[in-house]
Amino acid sequence: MQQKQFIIDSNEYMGDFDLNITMNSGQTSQPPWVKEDNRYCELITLSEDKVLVEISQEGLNDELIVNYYSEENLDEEVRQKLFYIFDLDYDITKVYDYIKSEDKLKDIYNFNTGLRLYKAQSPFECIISSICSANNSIKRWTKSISMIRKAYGDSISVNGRKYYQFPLEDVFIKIPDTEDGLKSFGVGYRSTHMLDTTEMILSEENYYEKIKSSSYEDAFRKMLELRGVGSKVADCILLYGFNKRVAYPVDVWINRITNYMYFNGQKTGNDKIMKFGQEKFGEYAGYIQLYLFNYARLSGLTEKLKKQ
DNA sequence: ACCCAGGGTTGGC
DNA sequence: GCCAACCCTGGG
Repeated sequence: MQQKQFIIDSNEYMGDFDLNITMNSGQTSQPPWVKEDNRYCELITLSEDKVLVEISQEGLNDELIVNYYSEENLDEEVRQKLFYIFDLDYDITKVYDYIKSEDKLKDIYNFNTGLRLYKAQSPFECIISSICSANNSIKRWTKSISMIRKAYGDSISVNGRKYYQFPLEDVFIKIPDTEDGLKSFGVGYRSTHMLDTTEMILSEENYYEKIKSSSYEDAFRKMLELRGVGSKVADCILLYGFNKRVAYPVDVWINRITNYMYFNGQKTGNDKIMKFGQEKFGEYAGYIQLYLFNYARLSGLTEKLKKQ
């Protein structure tokens, strides 16, 4: 297998990008890529090939060094996929401008420099991952998804190391819903939701295409039909799996933070917070949600809100 | 050894 | 609409 390399320079995208911050920001579309030395490695599916891709970046806006292993030249396809996954084809300076114009958000940019959406390369993994993240801890969630990949996913060996993908629908559906089956990966009661949802997806023709071409509102309603998918998980899937930027996933933290900043701390239901975020922030809602959460973690606001 | 929370969802009232 | 129950691992 031949190793090929190309560079993505910061002048090829608008705004900032920091790979390390983005990869480790706890976005649950899929686990962070496997880290080896200073490189992040992941199997990527292109239209006709499965390719191991390794990327590294020294720091903010430094050049992105991309290695991949293939007999043919796939520079363009790999580049496009990476631009999609790390949202580099989006002009994020629009988000910066909005944040600067909004009094209450002025501070948050400094805590999020270079952070981008980390989108899922596969809608199916995103859906199952997101269901698995519900009422779970990031640590346990990461472990579960990685174990499922290793046990049931396709793999490729490069330089004596094996890399795994998340299993496809038809493989996943066959995992038994038992203690030594799906539950052995520590997903608990979520196993049934994950399998039921897979069955629903398989039973409908062109499921993903339909979601992709639907409006946000229609797609949201369809998400709620899936087992284990409530409004928070639905918005996560739409944002990270289907690139619908108006989604504003509301978990306990986004609820507390939004309350604190915009509702004077008075108790407000998740659905109301979600609608508020979408109407107030529009196309930027997904990013604001990501930035607010990260800001709260880094600034100490999380600790402050915990006590209330 | 016990207790508790974890980036929610579900089903019952 | 509100509220308990859901599973179970990691951390006090």
